Amino acid sequence: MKKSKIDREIVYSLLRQIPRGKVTTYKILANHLHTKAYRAIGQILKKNPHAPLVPCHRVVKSDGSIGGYSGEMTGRAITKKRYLLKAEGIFFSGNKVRDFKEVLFLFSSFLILFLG
DNA sequence: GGAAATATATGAT
DNA sequence: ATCATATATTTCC
Repeated sequence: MKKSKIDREIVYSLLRQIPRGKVTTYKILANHLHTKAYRAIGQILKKNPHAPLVPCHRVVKSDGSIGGYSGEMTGRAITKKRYLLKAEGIFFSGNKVRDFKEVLFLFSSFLILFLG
């Protein structure tokens, strides 16, 4: 196995900080990791070593559309993702999050320094 | 170690 | 809004 270039721990740590009812995006995560590997974030989540400790369902695309879940871009997994978010008070109008910017969680600089 | 695959982003049309 | 291209990283073999 080749060496990991992204600090997965940080990804998971960041995700754990997201409170209920908030979401983040692959882009934001990648940015905080100082990388442009947006897609890689998804693959890391797909693997999801730390199971439900990390709320992977709170990660959506940068344009507010839902993205994927459990290795699927469409299908029952996505339905479940929408359901989970709905349970947290995040609703979807069409394929995009309603009030996207409002429910977007901003990571604090302190947190970033602490993790980095 | 190399090739294929990807839960994306961005720019052009 | 839609299509094509770019890019970095992961995972599988």
